[in-house]
Amino acid sequence: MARVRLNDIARICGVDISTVSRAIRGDNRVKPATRDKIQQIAEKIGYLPNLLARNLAGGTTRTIWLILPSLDANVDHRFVRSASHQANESDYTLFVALHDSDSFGALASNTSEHYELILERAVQGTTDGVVIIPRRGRDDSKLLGQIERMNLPLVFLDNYTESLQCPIVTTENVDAAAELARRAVASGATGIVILFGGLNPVDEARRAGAQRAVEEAGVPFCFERDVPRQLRSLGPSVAVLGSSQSSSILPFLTKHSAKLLRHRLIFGVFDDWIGEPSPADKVIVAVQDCDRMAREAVDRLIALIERRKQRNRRLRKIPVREFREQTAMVAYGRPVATD
Amino acid sequence: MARVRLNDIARICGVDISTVSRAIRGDNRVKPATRDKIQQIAEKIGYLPNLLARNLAGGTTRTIWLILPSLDANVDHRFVRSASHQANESDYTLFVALHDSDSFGALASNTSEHYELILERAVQGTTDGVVIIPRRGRDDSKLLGQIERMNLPLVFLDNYTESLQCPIVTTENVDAAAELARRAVASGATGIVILFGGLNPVDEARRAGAQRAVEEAGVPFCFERDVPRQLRSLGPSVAVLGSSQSSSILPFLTKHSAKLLRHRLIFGVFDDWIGEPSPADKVIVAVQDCDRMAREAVDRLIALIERRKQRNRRLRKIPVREFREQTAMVAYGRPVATD
DNA sequence: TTGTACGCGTTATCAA
DNA sequence: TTGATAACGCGTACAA
Repeated sequence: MARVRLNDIARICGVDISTVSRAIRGDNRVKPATRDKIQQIAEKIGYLPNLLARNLAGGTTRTIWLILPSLDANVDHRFVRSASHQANESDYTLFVALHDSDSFGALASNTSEHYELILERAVQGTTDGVVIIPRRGRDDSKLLGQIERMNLPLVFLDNYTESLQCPIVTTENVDAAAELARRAVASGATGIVILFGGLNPVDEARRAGAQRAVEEAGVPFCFERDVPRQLRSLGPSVAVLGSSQSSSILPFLTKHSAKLLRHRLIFGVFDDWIGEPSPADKVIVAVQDCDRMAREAVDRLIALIERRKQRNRRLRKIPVREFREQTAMVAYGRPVATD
Repeated sequence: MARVRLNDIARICGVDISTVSRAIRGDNRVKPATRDKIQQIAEKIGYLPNLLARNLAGGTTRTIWLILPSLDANVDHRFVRSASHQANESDYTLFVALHDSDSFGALASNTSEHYELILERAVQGTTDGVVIIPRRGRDDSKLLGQIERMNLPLVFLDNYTESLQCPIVTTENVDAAAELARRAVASGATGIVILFGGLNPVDEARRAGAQRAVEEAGVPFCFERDVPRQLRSLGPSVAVLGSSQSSSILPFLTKHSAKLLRHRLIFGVFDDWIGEPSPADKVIVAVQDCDRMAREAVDRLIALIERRKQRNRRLRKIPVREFREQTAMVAYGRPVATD
């Protein structure tokens, strides 16, 4: 009733265990007749290899981990899907681990320091390499530095930390945010509120891009902290540019709703917008090319694992996939500021 | 630059590798002085145990898997959270694997037969046991039977397959559905549409419970297939009882909206209702006790793994945690059928 | 084409 | 309290 091992098959077939090992894995250095017989027997008595033993002996798990904060957003699903697909292409299996303390993990635990647990486990021989989407707004260099020191191949996806030397795959954020700003102006914005900036390198790049474009267009703008004082100077039609609907636009909206609703509004965000543009007339969305990003990240990781030479630069920027514009279906009869 | 092994520490400390092994794990059969010294060195040179080797030698991974279709619904998150917590209580780590082909997996793959892959991997020595929430409406007995034959401890959670002998933790569905029906009648329903039934044991239990309660109340009712003919006989106020908002109520609604909207509506569902009751006046929700279910399932699994005697019955039914009733905030001026 | 023998990193069983 | 040695199940040079 115990599990079937190579040994059992070897005894039944009257061959050596190493022959069985080869036959099972389809190694061609074994006579077709013996191979067939062995495979048949193996199938019949329900042999399944012990992955632990196989990986320990082979020194590789053919497994990579994708570690990300959560699966809340649609982009997360896209990252996961494409990464997993790409891993399979190279005959690797992708595991997903979530590290958001508000959420739970594939390696779940209710301690607040869940992230450490996952990373620790990752370097304990359970995986060959790691693709990480780091936490926004927190500096993980210490933790991740340890991974690097343990020689566990590591690639950043989307967001990243400056101090490490591992490859980074991210969006061409400067250009994307600039285009977002330009489109807002083209849609009639008389002033811009830039919510980007400060959180992390990605957010900072977006701020730079948006600011440059706005300055070039000669349109008045301000950052969030200046809104109470400078909102009036932005004119009747205000575009609000932020990284995401849920984490930047909506909080901003609830905080400043009283003043904002006297203006015509345009929102500019990354990734996606759920539901109607309301209270804006229009939403402009910069859709990141998650599929391509994930594929590239996985490819780089596997190259690292297999010690293939990487001819590309460390920082790889993928252009945004497309810009979507959505106009309100329902016209809301709101007064427009005329000051 | 290679990874530190027990061997390295042994050489440095001038003791045997087995002593190091004991010291690292806090075994008390080692002199405190030696233990401290060893642990100090280990810490210093960054030793981390190789989990593969440890598990192979120990014959256990202290790991269990929770395999479920997806994380779409809120209940899924609750299951995961509580299961993970309970696993940690017993010093196990919980891994989550998703097997819905429309979704992706923790063990991700884009083949349609993802589920097999996950289950296959599970029996390959990577985990000590499995809690499974099976797919609705599909018979997995063949696949899962194989798991049972491989002697991998297995517990069903929520939904289940009759043919296997493993423990099942589910909701007291008969009673819950009956109470749902009773509350619908108490809320003024003159007739009931029962959407439960046919999909799986859970759904079937709910059908039985709802039907019994409705018959006892002497209120006319019908199943989905009879709606076109019998809707009129249900009177002006119709309660629609189904397992979930997204997978039973909404499809039903879109299919029969023309006729339905001439009635006053009440919805009865399990788990949760998102948004307004509209187009119903009222929604009654039977909230399953996911936390308790998950905890109990994990406990049973661990007992199975550790071969503790199970004194409980095979089928464990947890009562619903609570019933919520939500009335429409906005009164929709819809005509009510009077025939 | 097949078998021998060793290694993977750790735990566990004996003796000492 | 320690150390030698055998597992754990499999992969793989090397030899035959």
